Amino acid sequence: MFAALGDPTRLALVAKLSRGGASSIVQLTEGTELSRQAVTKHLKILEQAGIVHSVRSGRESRYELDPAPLAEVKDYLDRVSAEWDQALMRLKAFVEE
Amino acid sequence: MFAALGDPTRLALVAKLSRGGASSIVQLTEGTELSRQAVTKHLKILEQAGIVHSVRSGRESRYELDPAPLAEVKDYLDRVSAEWDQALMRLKAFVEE
DNA sequence: AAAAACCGCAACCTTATGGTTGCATATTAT
DNA sequence: ATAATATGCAACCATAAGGTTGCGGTTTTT
Repeated sequence: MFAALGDPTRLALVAKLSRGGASSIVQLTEGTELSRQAVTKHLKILEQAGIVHSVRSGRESRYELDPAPLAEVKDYLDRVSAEWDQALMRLKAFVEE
Repeated sequence: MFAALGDPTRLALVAKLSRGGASSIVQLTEGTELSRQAVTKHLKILEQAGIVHSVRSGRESRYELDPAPLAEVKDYLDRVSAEWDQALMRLKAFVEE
């Protein structure tokens, strides 16, 4: 998940999809400096990570966002920062003891 | 940010720091299959991303978590999913029109 | 004073990653 | 029917990423 979003191009693709809704590969390639195939590869990676899925519609395949995994990431970060707070509390208690 | 957390080793380091609190490099290396230098490299990357910072204490340097950037990531994901919801709404309105 | 523990630096190696190019295939428009 | 559009597949390339090893320096410990 983090790895999938770790690439700037892929993060930009997610941002573009979040704004523009479902889009074809050529549409997603417009604006970037990359070739169509490069974008395709990134889309495959995002798809494998479950962040995005494609629907074939005639000669074009449209990709659209799948926001559920993003929520999972948020939950994970919530747990991590909660644990960190607890660790700080324990440290505080230990020092004051 | 995402790139920094995209590596499984680094994600594990963050998790360990969130539970155990500040730790030295050797402590963070224990449990992993990696060399001390490998862990050091990962810590440098996390430090550059602002996720972690080090404090030298005698002969050891202790690393501790910096949860603020994690909150930023959560905010970013919030914005992305909000935009996606709006895109869906617009699509719905367009179809029903 | 020696020995041990903890760390930093630098060179080096291997492989995944991001990217391009060329060609083939399936739809849509003229 | 033909041309144009949109994509898929595969080979190939360059570089960055992850990792190890060796060595030297500084605190602690004994």
